[in-house]
Amino acid sequence: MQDKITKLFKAIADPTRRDIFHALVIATSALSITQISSQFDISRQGVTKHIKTLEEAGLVNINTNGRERFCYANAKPLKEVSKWVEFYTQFWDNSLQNLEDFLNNSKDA
Amino acid sequence: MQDKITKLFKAIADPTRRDIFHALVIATSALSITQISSQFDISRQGVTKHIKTLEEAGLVNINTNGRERFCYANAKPLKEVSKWVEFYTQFWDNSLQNLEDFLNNSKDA
DNA sequence: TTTATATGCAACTATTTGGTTGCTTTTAAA
DNA sequence: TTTAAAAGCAACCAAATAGTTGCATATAAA
Repeated sequence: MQDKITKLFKAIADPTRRDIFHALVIATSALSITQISSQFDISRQGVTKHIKTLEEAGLVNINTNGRERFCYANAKPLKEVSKWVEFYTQFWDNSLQNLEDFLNNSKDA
Repeated sequence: MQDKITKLFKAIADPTRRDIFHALVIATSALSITQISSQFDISRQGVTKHIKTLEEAGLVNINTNGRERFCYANAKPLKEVSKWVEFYTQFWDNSLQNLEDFLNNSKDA
């Protein structure tokens, strides 16, 4: 399909998926698919699909117990996102902003 | 369409767009659409579309000069991504991992 | 002023995405 | 052992996405 980091970025790009992930993170125990579904307006199958995407991104792990599948969040892969962003933090306030200023000034001149 | 943060996440979810953004960040000057296109295998129109997405996410600003549109990166909006990730860093090594261990242990018992 | 360059706009296409419903299978509970 | 619950699988659908091509327009250069 696509590389790991893109899977990860795509997983967190969907707002519903971010909400599901968040619900799992703050949950005091692992939640079954049905339990997760009860918290959202979409169907159980819809949740299943999102869970699969999150699982493939490494953000959710599943522990099967009988007929139930207990899902719990794993935030570790977000380190990759953090690392990606970190590279660009050095550009938050410096040269590129200066370039912007430079161009704006040359317009006025 | 969708909320600001989702636009931002979606903007960086596409690998080509991340590449374009990166190229703009490390460029020593603003680049025209044509200049950007020359660095990528997709058509100029394809680049234009990506630039528009990046612009709407606030990651690219454009300075029009005559018939040319000079694009430059603005990394600042990534602060929002950083903030989003930061909340979950507290879960990188603690309780959720413990839950995983707990469940694995109860399987063995 | 003619010509060439930079870009925009619009239509089209294939694939992916986010969602649905229906049915089956597995497992637990009456 | 019958019944109910949890989930998977598959097909389907509409909308969004990532890309294309063709043509028009604006601007700079000969």
